[in-house]
Amino acid sequence: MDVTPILDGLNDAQRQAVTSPPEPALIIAGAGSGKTRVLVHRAAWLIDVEGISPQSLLAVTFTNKAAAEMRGRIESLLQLPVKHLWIGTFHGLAHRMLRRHWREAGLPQNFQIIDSDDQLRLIKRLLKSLEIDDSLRVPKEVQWFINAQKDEGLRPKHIDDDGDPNRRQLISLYQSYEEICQRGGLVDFAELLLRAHEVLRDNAELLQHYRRRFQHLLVDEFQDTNAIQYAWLRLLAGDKGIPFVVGDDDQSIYRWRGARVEHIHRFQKDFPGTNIVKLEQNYRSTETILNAANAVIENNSSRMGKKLWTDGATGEAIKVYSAYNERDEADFVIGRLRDWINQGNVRADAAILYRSNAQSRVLEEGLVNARIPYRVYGGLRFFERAEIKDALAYLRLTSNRNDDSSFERVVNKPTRGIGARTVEMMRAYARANACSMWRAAGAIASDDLNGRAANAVNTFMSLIERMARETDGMDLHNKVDHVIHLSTLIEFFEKDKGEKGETRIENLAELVSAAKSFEPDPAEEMSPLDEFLSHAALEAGEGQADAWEDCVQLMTMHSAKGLEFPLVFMCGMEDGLFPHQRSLADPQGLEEERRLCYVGITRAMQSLYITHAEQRRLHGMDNFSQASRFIAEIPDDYIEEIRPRVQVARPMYSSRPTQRQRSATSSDNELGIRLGQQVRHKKFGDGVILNYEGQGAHARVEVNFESAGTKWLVLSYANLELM
DNA sequence: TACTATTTAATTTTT
DNA sequence: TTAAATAGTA
Repeated sequence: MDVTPILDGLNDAQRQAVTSPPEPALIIAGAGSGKTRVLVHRAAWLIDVEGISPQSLLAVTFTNKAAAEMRGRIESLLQLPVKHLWIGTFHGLAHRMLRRHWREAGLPQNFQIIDSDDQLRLIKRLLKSLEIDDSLRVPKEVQWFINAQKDEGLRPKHIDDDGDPNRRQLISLYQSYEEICQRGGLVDFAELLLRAHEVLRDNAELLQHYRRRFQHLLVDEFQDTNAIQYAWLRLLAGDKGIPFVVGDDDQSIYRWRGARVEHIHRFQKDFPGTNIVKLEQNYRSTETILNAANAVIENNSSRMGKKLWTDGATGEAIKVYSAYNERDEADFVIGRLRDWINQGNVRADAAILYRSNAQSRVLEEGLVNARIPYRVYGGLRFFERAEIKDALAYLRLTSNRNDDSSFERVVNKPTRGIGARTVEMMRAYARANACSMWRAAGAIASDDLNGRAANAVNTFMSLIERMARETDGMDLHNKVDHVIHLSTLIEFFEKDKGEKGETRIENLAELVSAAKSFEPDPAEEMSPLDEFLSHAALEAGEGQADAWEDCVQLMTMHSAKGLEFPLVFMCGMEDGLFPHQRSLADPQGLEEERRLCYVGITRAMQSLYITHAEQRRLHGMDNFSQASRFIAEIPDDYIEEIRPRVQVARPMYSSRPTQRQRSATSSDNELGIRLGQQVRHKKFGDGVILNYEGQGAHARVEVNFESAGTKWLVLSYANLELM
């Protein structure tokens, strides 16, 4: 066997990983170290060299994009389509299993997947029906609680209320939520994983079957697995399965949604004799950038330990710019972008990264003024748009009348005289009789409702029946088209004034063409419609349409993970923003922020700009802030400070000390007075320093006191206590 | 039922 | 500041 094509061009560590013996393996793959490459080549190695059948491989990723990329790359490496190779996201694979074994899983054959938006609506309705006051925040808390429990693999009966009545209520809500979902044949994202785990755990034969089938389990982004995903993997692996997991503990940034880096350590215990390979050679960034990243991440404890290095050039210094405020920051970024573009570079090679989405606004304004095309990542995706979800809800009802989530969504959309009162009656009936809204609607219409309301309900029900009848046997796209027309959603949106309604109608047309180009998998045991609906939920589609245009990329540091750009700006690098205020409280939170910073830095290939503003308007208030502590963690050698602007008259002391000031002790900054510094005054109480002027004995500070308002005080008399 | 005023809160996001 | 959700009004 000629193994050249598989091993060619791999470095020693990569080769060691790819050719590792058929034993559990843990690959610690630093940013830009060829992680996907190793995974792809490992699969090819197993198939081509070890002679493993593609059927015996299971490859798991977190995103559809990663799954598609992996499949494509394996196929091009092996030069043949690998049909029976299971590659997919955790959710996609769990879904596949549940479709095949819906009976064992206790689900109706035509169960539907609900996304987080559907889930939240369902919970809101549940709270309303139980007359629990929802002060807006409660539904989200309930949703968070339910998902967190499911992520941990827990059912209501497994959870202890610790004698806490609040917790007891959450558990009982979880229970009720479960009942509603079960009744309607609805499965949320976390439920997919939980059920897939349970169906294997509780069915010895099934488990046997899959264990025998999947000898090798390849896992991408292993540091992002949550408890239930890890449990599923372990169950599937059993004693004989061979997991090959790739991850980077330093890039774990999703703890808040259940991911546990600890699984990396746990893996070595659960699979004794694990082969560990570290990929530390980086093919992306300059040495300077890597050194900076290494220096920052070194401040974290409990790491596996890893140091990125490169064969490549040292590269230019990291530029740090202290802006006066967020507009100045945007101006600076845009100025540099202009230079970059004028030098003949491609706009799409430049990315502006920030911690939170709200920061994009000022940057966007600047870009619009400068006429620089840009694209903002994130936001609503195609299948998440309201009009699309409305159309899908009609489709879902034709497939499954008991889908309460869809029922409530469209029962009065377009308006057909089924108001809140009528719906409320249905809810009450449904709850009392433990039945679906559909059944409740039928019962109420014939008994309790007055003529007009009953008529409206009957019209709606026969509309759905008519949709189901008339589209029976139609091609998927004709079905979608027909249902949209019968729903009169188009007429409904035509009434929307302006461009909004137009876009909605265009999107509905787009939905039909999405259905047209959708290719159902004949191997799946479900109707093309159900498959299309599942696809819509599992793969919400692209965020923005004009992705192909050459434009500057704007995104959060989170969404930048996995991407790389020759030119990167990290904006808003201020304490409180990044690391975020809400992460500062616990050390774990701070460490995760630091990992996020590490992710940000390692996105840059050639040039990295770090900017922060001394003053930033947040929530309509001007705030003073200090440079992010992460900037100080980068050794000065790698930094070039940029301060081109004329000295601003006041503030005389910037929040970010210059290089020289930083190396000296803070005592030469008088008492350590900084803008934004919290102080306490005997009489006026707590406050924040807004301004400062003068030297020595004449020095005065302007302090904004919480209760006493803003005052100028002479430092030498005020006796301020630093907080 | 639809529109308008008021209130409230404010990371990160994929499936 | 501003976006979203609710409460109040026509």
